[in-house]
Amino acid sequence: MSTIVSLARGAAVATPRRDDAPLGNRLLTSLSPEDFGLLAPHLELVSFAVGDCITRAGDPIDSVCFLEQGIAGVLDSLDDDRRYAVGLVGAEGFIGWPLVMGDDRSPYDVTMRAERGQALRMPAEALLAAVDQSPTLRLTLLRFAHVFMVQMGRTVVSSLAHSIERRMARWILLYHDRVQADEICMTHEEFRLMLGVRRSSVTDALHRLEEEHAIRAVRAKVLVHDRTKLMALAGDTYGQPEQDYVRLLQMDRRR
Amino acid sequence: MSTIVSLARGAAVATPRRDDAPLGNRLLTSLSPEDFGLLAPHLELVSFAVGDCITRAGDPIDSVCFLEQGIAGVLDSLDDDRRYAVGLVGAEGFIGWPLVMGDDRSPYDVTMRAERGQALRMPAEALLAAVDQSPTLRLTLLRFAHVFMVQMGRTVVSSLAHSIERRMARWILLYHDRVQADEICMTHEEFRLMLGVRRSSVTDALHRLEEEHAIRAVRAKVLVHDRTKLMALAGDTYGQPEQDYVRLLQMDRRR
DNA sequence: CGGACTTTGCACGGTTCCGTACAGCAACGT
DNA sequence: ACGTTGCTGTACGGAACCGTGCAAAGTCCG
Repeated sequence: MSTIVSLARGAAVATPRRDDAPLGNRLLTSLSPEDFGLLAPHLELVSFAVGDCITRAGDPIDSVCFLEQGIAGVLDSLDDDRRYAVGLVGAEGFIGWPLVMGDDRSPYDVTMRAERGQALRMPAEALLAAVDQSPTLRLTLLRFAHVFMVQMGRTVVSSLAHSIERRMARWILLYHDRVQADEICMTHEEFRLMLGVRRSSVTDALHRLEEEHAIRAVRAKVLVHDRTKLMALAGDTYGQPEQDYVRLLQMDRRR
Repeated sequence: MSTIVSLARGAAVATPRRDDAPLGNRLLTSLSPEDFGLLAPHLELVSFAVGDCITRAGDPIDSVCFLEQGIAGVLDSLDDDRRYAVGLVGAEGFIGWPLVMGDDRSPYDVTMRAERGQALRMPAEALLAAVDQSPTLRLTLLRFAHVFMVQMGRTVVSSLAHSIERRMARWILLYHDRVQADEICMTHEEFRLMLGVRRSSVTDALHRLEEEHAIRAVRAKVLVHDRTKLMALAGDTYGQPEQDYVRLLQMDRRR
């Protein structure tokens, strides 16, 4: 943390990646040594603070980020100030997938939603070159994009069919999956943005989840207490993309 | 319609495509002669009736469909009976994009939403083989998938931020873009499914749109009257994916 | 023409969620 | 200690929307 200073707009100062550093990103660890070798020379470690912008909607994508720590919120915005979360990405994926799908611009704002966010970053051209060289690398990256797309679909269904309480249960699960501990650092205000509701609705919904002993809410934090109960509440808007991820990327689930 | 009989479950009887037949699918027409040549030998003409299932959620994708006429609704379903529309695909795209993204199963139900639907169908293996041979073909198909993903993102935002009336304006526009006439054949019940609301809410919203002279609603039909007014209502949940489509697939908009 | 069926219009009370406002409480710097 | 700031709890009336049920109108078919 001494030499890695994070700046505004997510233009974090980067350090070269040390070859012996352990990998936290599950896409990278799932790659064959050959495929990883295509990427490794270009990877550099960057760090982000809460709220840092990783990509901005409409901007050209000049680099991609494989998250190692932290969670990125993928936000779509209306012309007014309001922004809504359409998905979450953590160490199970990467940021910049439109590149692999033939677009050089990001349709979304992507911002860091956790403290001490870290990612391995590489230039867009290097990624495209690597993808052109290795069909298996391309496949892995595309599969992640596909799973993310499925997640977005469930977000649509969830927001159409479910109450705030149920939708909140789902987001907590999505968050929980991507975080190391049972402790989720998020204020009601941040929940409000994700769910697209009023702040006090968040308060109420959290209380109801607390009454059912699914979580424990303390200041600026949510402690996950009963994952099973959360899953029951979220219903089948949670689970499908997660199963697809395991099936397509041949990995074990973290928990 | 004499020899092409549509069956239940979308297993329409197919006829070989005649080489001199004009193409209606905008993805196919945008392909280079070489790329189209990779697909042409495998294309066969199939037709669908309203409600025919083109792909079913969870099933293996054994063929892809380039729509020539009609509109397909992409539906995500909860375990109960309720299904919600996450997007629409017409002659500007194709059905079966998860294949190109490395999944051989469809996460969605896709059903024909217009009468006299027609598509050029080809086997999944043939498509995958063609895509492996031609990077430009792959790029075109991926770009469509990407634009569809952007459309889904806007669906999330629209359902979070907008009233039924505004969301309806958006769906009418999406439908209108993909249909040849200003006449949209759809009952309130079908709207209900797309929007995830109660049937009489559809009635009310249509009345409001009618009062503003944006549309004219008659039995089982909506006549688009003032597209500009619809776009004003839909706000910026309409337009972005459409612009992206033009930008990425280098085509003129139909209207 | 008459009956069956589909589609649409409308009304009722009830619930969820909104916008807004304000007060209590925790964290923090000085 | 004190004020400042950020986070949370709570309350109020109002709007949007729901589930339901039923009647009217259009369409189809014999």
